[in-house]
Amino acid sequence: MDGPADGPAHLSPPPDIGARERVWQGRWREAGLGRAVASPGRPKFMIVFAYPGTSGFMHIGHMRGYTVADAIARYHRMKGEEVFFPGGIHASGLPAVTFSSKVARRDTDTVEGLQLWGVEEKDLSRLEEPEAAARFLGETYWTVWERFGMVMDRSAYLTTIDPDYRQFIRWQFLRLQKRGRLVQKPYYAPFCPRSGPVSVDASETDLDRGGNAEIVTYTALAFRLTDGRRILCATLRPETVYGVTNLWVPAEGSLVEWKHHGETYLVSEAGAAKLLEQVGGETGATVPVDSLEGEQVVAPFTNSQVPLLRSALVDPMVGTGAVMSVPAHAPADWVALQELPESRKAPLIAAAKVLLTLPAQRLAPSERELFQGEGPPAAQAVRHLGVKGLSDTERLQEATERVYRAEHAHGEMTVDPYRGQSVEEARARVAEAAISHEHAVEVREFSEPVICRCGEKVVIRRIPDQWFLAYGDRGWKEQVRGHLEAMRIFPSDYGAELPGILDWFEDRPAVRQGKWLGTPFPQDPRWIIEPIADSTFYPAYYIVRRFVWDRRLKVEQLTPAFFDYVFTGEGPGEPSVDPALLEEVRREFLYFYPLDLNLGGKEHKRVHFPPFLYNHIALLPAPLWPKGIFVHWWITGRTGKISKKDVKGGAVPPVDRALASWGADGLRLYYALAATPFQDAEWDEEACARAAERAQEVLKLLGPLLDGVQGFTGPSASLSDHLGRWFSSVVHELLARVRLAFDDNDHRRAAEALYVELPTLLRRYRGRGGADPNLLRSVGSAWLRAIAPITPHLAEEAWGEERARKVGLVARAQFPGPEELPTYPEAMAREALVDRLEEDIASLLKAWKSPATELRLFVAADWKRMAESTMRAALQGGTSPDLGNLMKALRAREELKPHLGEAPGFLKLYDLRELASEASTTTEPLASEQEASVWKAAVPFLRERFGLMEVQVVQEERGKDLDPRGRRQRARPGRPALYLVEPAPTPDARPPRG
RNA sequence: GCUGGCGUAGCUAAGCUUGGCCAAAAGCGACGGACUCAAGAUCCGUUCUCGUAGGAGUUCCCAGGUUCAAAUCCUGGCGCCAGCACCA
Repeated sequence: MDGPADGPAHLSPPPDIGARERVWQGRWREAGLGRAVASPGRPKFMIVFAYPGTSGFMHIGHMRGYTVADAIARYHRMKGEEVFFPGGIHASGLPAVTFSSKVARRDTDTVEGLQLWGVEEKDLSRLEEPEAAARFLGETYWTVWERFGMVMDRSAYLTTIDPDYRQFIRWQFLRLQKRGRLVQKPYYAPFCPRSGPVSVDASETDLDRGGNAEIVTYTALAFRLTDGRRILCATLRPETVYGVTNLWVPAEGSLVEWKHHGETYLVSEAGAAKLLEQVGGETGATVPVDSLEGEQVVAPFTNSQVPLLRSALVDPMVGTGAVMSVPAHAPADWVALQELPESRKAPLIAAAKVLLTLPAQRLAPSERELFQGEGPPAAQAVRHLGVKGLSDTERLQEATERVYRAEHAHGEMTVDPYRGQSVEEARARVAEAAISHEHAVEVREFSEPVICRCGEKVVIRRIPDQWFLAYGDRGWKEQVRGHLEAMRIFPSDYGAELPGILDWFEDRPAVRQGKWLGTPFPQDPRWIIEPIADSTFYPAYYIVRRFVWDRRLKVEQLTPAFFDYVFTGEGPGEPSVDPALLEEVRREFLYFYPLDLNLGGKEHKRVHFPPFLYNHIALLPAPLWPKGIFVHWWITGRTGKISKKDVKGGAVPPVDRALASWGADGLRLYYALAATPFQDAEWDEEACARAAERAQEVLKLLGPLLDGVQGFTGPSASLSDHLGRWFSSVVHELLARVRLAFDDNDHRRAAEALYVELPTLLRRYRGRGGADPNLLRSVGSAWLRAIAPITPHLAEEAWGEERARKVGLVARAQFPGPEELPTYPEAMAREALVDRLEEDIASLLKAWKSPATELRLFVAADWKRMAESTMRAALQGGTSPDLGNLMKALRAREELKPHLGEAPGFLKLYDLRELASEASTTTEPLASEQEASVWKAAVPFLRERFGLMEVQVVQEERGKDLDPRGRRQRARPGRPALYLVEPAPTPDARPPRG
């Protein structure tokens, strides 16, 4: 299973397909196809895709979205628009750092991957440097894009770590600050006490473990001891303070004093450490827990007095090392109470107060049974799940989770002052009130331990002056929301989803102090701009980048004054730039902007696209705001996202083998046909191979059609034969559909028409004897150009090198439209009649057991045509579609008098309701001679199609002797009655076949 | 948990926005036939069940509902997938 040799020789891509494709790629490059030229007066189209991060090597799953972009760009180019399709690399952030560190430790997969790209052992050390690694990977991406036939503007290629790009980013942030879009406020960030700021993410670049940890925020409520000191109890459910029966502290060990704002609190040692990092203050004396035995504390809000008890339930490492006990709603507390001596237990159980109701009808059926029977919710859950005791951790945890979830989602408070509110609301209000009245502090904690590469435990530290992009700003948000309606968003579902996503958007940290690649923050160079934040407005920079590539602009000239002028027209511009050049840059920007389409994978729905809109809207005037977004889904592996393992394990072929086996066009066609772009498609090697075969088949069919074609379009002669008229008409109609599909970026629909339907139609035309060379040339020429966006190499290959030299590349030709082939409505109508007859005969034969030999078609009598017209007219005039009324209409016509006896039977052949609904849309029936000529012309086809020896066409009136079973009464205008003649009985011989 | 998506014949996958022409496109597979010494390819046909007359029955995850009419709309359920913030 590993080579083209397995396939059928003449349909597999030829063994040198990659080489042939590279020839055409070279021709496109030489022809400067990708280089956009600002051409005032000419329509333009600017398209970008969310540039990839530099995390590793490309696989065939990535290429789906990119080739969609290329096909869109090619289509617009062929429509005569000036297409600007740049591409770049997002080198900022951690991925390149991770990659280079893998090189540094000579990670096997990474080194093998590099070897495939021709990197030798001795050059590896160079790639241990993150920036070099990023640039190298960027070049591999560009190469892969080219190998897939993508034509982009190389002069705009950039990486986000280039010095000129950094100038652009600096300007952007200065500008955003000037416009009040940057705000400073506290933030809580992962921090290693030894190594400094670290990043907690799944790739674990900085970490030894804990990459999936999340930051959980507890509210630590303060309970007052009689001596005035306070105990901090961390909780995720502050609203349950209204049901506290007691406090729990660890069974042994000690607490420490933590002093803050003149108050003294008792917390565990680990809790104090967190508070020092996140809040400040200082620690004081150590307090052994046994010294607290028998103490009473006063709860905030309720001022009720509750005892302080020790329990093994409390883990001093979690939260603040003390918790409040709410037995009615916390299964662990309920169970802990059961394990106390009876004298203590009874009053506490009596005090357990139910704070909320759980309406059964709102609970999922599976949860309903959990909350049945006696006692508070925690007790019900403990009983139903059979929790044995505190040591039964598994069941206890399940009980806890299910109670918390149900109460959070569906609980309604029954205590004042929150009576009637949802638990969710009450929780937020209690937390807010507690903080503002100094009844509580917030404590943040990782959901699992996070260990730095250096071995130290990562903590959460408060950063008092973090910079944020003010995406929560109401006015800004409304501008973004308002602009959505003016955009084309693919798929439209995403357009509908965006307002909700914007609601959820809040201020977003824009800078970080970490060891990653990026641009230093101009306002304070100790900070580095965050990687999402540096890639929001970049499409605009591609335009400027071309001048840097051409060495007409120097990095030092890219000052804030320069960008202010180029992007906004404000200020005098940069004095060191020649005014004419400055004008030219400005003009190019105004020519190519606004951006027509930005493509990105589905993960960008909440990550890239919203900030992309926010920043454009903040930085540019409304006419330059983006016009379109296209979100695509991915090719996945069997188990989800394609991973390195899939490629290594052979589940997904590496890019080079895929290209060698199926060619870029085979893959491009596969992507287009596999599914709509708005859905994941599981990689299917067989389907891909079939798509590649289909591409070759199209080449085989297309080539001969082009014999003798000199220019891309020729005069399309008018056609006299019925078959040719039909074929021309269906191709006309198909091209119209293809055009619409491309305008909607619906490449699947376009590909089905062009690579599946059109070959079938062509075969049918030929199979019925069609061979008009002019018509075939016109069809071939249109077909050639129509397939060029999706399978560009194939189109060029069919066109050939010689014609490419003389006439030009297909990639530059005019995209075909329906007007290139004449359409003949009556030919289509005739064909539709034959189609329906074909269906009727097929369904008849289905029930026909013995082999059919002869078929008679009875063409409806002329009076039936008149009757049908009369009925239509009556129905259109408002007559109700019932037998009686229609008969009345028929009786009114003198000419029908002789046939009134047969009329009711005739009417019963119709679905009258249906006839009424179509009365206005369908055409009048043909005269019987005309209809008969249609059937006569179809006879050879019908004989062939159904293997009939003889097909006779007979007028109903003259068919009496040929119709022993009286079938001919069934004849309707346009739908002849059918009579299958039973073969003569030949008991011992099989009936002869035609 | 939140947000979004998905569940269609043996498989892949259209259709669902705008209910009816839907036993439901297309491709694959399977089966039959033509061609061939033969295989492959190609071409033609069949592919839910029943039916010697163009028909009937039962279907689009499940259960209800709306409607003259539901794959399509509504409600509920079950199952699967993705993203969830400073990370590209």
